[in-house]
Amino acid sequence: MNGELGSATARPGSGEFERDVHAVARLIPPGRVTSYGAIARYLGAARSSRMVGWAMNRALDADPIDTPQVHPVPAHRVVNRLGMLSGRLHFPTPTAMAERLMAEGVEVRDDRVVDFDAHFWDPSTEL
DNA sequence: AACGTGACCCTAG
DNA sequence: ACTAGGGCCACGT
Repeated sequence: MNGELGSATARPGSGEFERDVHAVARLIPPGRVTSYGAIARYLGAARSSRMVGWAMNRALDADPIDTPQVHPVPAHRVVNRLGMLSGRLHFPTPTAMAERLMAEGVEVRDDRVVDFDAHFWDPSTEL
């Protein structure tokens, strides 16, 4: 048995960057949205926007059991720089992302945030 | 262990 | 205006 406490969970994906991404994502106010690039820039890794996407993916995959209530990572509030819901297919259903946004008052049409600029929340500016 | 693939973004032709 | 390619780095095969 891997008597080791934490080391057993020496999980490869929980790097600092990923945690920081989750932390920032949690700060996105309901009804607002931001982009992968904006988060990456805020964290000083402007060219790692792709990794932000992976971090979001991970957030959804995370075991609800492994992490009791430490989950409020609003992945639905992160879209690409054009306001398109490029990650929708990773949600339980293809429409879940749009539905969650709509529930917060963010209008979505054709998998795209309507009036993106008005809803855009830039951590570098707002934080 | 190298290779391809991604919830991206920017620059250049 | 449109297409192509580079950079980034974690993951699955």
